[in-house]
Amino acid sequence: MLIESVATRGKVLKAAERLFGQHGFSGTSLRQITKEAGTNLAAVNYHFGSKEDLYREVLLQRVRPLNEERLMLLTQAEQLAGDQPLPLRAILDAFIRPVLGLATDRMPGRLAFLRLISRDLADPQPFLFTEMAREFDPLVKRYTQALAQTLPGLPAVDLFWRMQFTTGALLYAAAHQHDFERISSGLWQADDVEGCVRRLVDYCTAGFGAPRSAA
Amino acid sequence: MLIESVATRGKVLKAAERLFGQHGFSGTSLRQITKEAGTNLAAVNYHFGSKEDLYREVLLQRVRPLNEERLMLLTQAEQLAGDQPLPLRAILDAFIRPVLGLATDRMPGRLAFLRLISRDLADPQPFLFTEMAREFDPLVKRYTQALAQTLPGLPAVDLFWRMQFTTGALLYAAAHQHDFERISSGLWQADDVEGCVRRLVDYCTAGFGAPRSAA
DNA sequence: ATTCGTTTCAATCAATCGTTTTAATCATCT
DNA sequence: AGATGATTAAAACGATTGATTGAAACGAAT
Repeated sequence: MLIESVATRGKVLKAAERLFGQHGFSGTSLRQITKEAGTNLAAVNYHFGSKEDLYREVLLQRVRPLNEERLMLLTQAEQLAGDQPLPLRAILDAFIRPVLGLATDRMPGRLAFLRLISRDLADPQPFLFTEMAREFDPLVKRYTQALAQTLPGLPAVDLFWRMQFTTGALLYAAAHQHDFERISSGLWQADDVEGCVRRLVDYCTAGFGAPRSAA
Repeated sequence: MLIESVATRGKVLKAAERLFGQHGFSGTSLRQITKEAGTNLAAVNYHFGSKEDLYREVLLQRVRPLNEERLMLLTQAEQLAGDQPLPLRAILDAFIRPVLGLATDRMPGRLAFLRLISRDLADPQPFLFTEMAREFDPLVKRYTQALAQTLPGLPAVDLFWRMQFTTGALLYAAAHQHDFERISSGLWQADDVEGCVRRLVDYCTAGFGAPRSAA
């Protein structure tokens, strides 16, 4: 049939995103997921094939549009700059904003996804590793190129490391945004996403522009 | 008896550290651990009580001396500075070096631990959360205080966020050090720990000292 | 040599896991 | 209404999980 029931499939995806994000791949059972989704256990294998396929679907469904947006913002910034080199801050803003911006939407599932993607990078599932690497490859290539043009004096190895540091800071901030509201003793509120983006961009821009100290 | 067999207990700890680091808490079975350790399944419950107790032991055994060293280095730096405020770079070096320095020792178990601690912060086991928080509390307090003295103009909320960014960059770098050797296309070698420390300290020092941009 | 507490081992427990099977239910079209 | 294919539901599969048991093996002291 052309018409396929998108209802239960969506409910399973939503529950899976939340539970995978909270307890990880092996820490979440299909029975938990289908129970929370209000469907039958067999729905997972019917709609997705297997537990691994469900996990893959949950991740890629979010990662693909997210990275597309990050590439699109970089392209926009390049067009805006014309033939001049991009300002460092503009590059990092395009890199960071879409990730943290996920939290602006009030949809709770997206917050679960931030935990999930952070967890999966700290704990890559082997069956998904190559697929995820392929998904992130164009992003890394384009941003590396843009940063190298803006920072022509920076050795390649330092550029490499600073991208890793930025990624780490970004993922950690994204995954723990909500815990921070609780442990910052009232200093910060979770709905201030713009403040979070600005602070991280400030930090990373300075970090990327740091002088290279003597060895 | 005063004499207790430390042999099997140690072998179990070592295998558990490696496997928990690679596959996580729920992704690792006691049978995998005891098989790799070359002992019997019942050894875990005999020596540690339960799977959760084993996990707790693996983590705390490493975290405690690690954080003690980080506090000790901060104290040393303070004594060296006398009554003058600490240089920002000295604070961050003391914060970062012991963590990345774990990789200098060629013991493979320590590399497994870096993955493990990074994973546990991305995926805190509920039964261990309060204990881990208590373990990190004095560290956070002392370093927050030192940083506030060195950066008197920085608002508390910005100081808070920059500590989180630094933590994220540090953990990500520590956990992926060895993958980086493979994906950096020859730019970096895993035994260059000093280069890694220097680069991260450069980056974070500049990040902490960044001007606060307009909102 | 014998006793005693410590440690190891194989065997087994109930519970839960992902997956599959089979039947019932639903929506849609002739 | 009846037929057809898509979807849901209940039940069961074998495998694996953490934990426990009781007996065997060990080392040290008498």
